[in-house]
Amino acid sequence: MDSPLVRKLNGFVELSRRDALELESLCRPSQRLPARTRLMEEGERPQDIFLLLEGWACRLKILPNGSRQILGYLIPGDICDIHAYILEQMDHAIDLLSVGRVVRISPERMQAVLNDRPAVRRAFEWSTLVDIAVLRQWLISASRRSAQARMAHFFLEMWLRMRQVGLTDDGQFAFPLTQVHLGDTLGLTPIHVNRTLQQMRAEGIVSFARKRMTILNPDRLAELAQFEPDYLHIQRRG
Amino acid sequence: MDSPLVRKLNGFVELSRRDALELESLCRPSQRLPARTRLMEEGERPQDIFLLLEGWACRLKILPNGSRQILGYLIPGDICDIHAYILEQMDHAIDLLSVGRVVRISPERMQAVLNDRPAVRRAFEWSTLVDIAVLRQWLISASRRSAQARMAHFFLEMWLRMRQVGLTDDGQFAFPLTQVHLGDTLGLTPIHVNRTLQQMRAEGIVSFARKRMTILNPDRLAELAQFEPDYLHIQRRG
DNA sequence: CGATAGTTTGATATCCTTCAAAACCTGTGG
DNA sequence: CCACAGGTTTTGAAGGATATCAAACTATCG
Repeated sequence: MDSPLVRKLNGFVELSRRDALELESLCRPSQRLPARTRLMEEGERPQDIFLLLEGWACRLKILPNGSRQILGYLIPGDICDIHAYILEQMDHAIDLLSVGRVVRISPERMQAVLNDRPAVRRAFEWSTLVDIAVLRQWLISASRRSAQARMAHFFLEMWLRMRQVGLTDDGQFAFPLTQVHLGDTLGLTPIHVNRTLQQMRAEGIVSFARKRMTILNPDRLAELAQFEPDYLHIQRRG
Repeated sequence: MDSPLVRKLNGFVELSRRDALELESLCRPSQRLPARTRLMEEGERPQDIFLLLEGWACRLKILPNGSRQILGYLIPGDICDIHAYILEQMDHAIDLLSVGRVVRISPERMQAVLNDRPAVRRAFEWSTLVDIAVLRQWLISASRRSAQARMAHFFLEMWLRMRQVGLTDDGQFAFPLTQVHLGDTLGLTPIHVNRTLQQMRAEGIVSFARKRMTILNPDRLAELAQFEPDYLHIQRRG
């Protein structure tokens, strides 16, 4: 039974048994944390590297005018900036959305693993590039796509990412966001989120309730979103 | 006379004479290219690492519906993804906007320098983090800021970045964009760009003509943009 | 079982887009 | 040096997507 970290990185680069073992050892000792835990404070100096093993977290920033922007989500297997400790301060916060399990890894420990295991280093570099590609897609969404398309794009992204780490059951997966969160990630008011969601439900494209998302019509969703899955750079192997 | 690369990285990390020399050597042999040269094609496998020494370039993507999104700008001293060669294909293109001067660096050569010079490695990692922070700010702009604020934020960003590499003359600097480019970077129609610019000109905040930008009232601009310059992580040194 | 967070509805306002066309540059060839 | 072509900027009018404001309704959790 692989950890989500191994699953994720293995989706990028072929890992040996040794690589996988080394990665598993990075996942201990883990710590269980309640929902809404702030993992990282804006302005704080990042010390350790956080690795998320269970639950969802989000990067978020409160703007001077009081509005909130969510800048990305972390799901199991995701790491909160492998190089963050280089900078003197975080320019955004990171919050757990649901109960979660987390490991803290010291930069030295991480460095040792990267030096020992070239494939692991490669996989992490790959993963960083994908994070950036995701951010670019979010920018495109915010700047060029309609509310429906944005939302569709986001749902598909999270579906594929959850699938990569083995956390989907067909079209279904845990999705611990409120409509307010959705608004803050897509740059829409919760009111408009609600109306857009209703349309999608009415057309039988997705259903989303009680913190679970079900993708009912992936093709229609991809069409709405103009979705080009290549940006996630997930390798289909075997 | 330092190259823009040394200037930029020196704004992040204190570099030794040896570090600087090594970086200067990366800047040769350079190649002069005409405006509108495509430096990198979408879908292409990235081979060498591009370093821009003169002129501006932009990352751009054409969406399935035909609209164009500019995803970022490269100015002298900027590098086009130090790790891009890891992926099999670019998910966006890179175009020169003006005449430019460019160096191509092989991944092996770059690797050698990074291994030899820890401070240089650190500076490049820092630089990558700043690129990501810039992208996050673009996302915030597109998703939460008004047309005026977006534009103001962008102008300030480019001003500070140009200043970091010594290419400003007070509030003035080269700015080789058309209003159409501005629209494609800010997610606005050129018509609205034009009207927003007129307001700013009328209020005496900026003036922009003949490929030169002049920041007339930086304080007002920062206020409009809700600008927090820390995200650029430029160190003010003695 | 009550309090609080989250969802839904309705009415109105606004920012930005779209469409259409004129005016203005900038550079190129005759 | 002028004329012309293409790209760029500017203007006007009208429409649409999303925001704002206000309030009811409904889950969820201690």
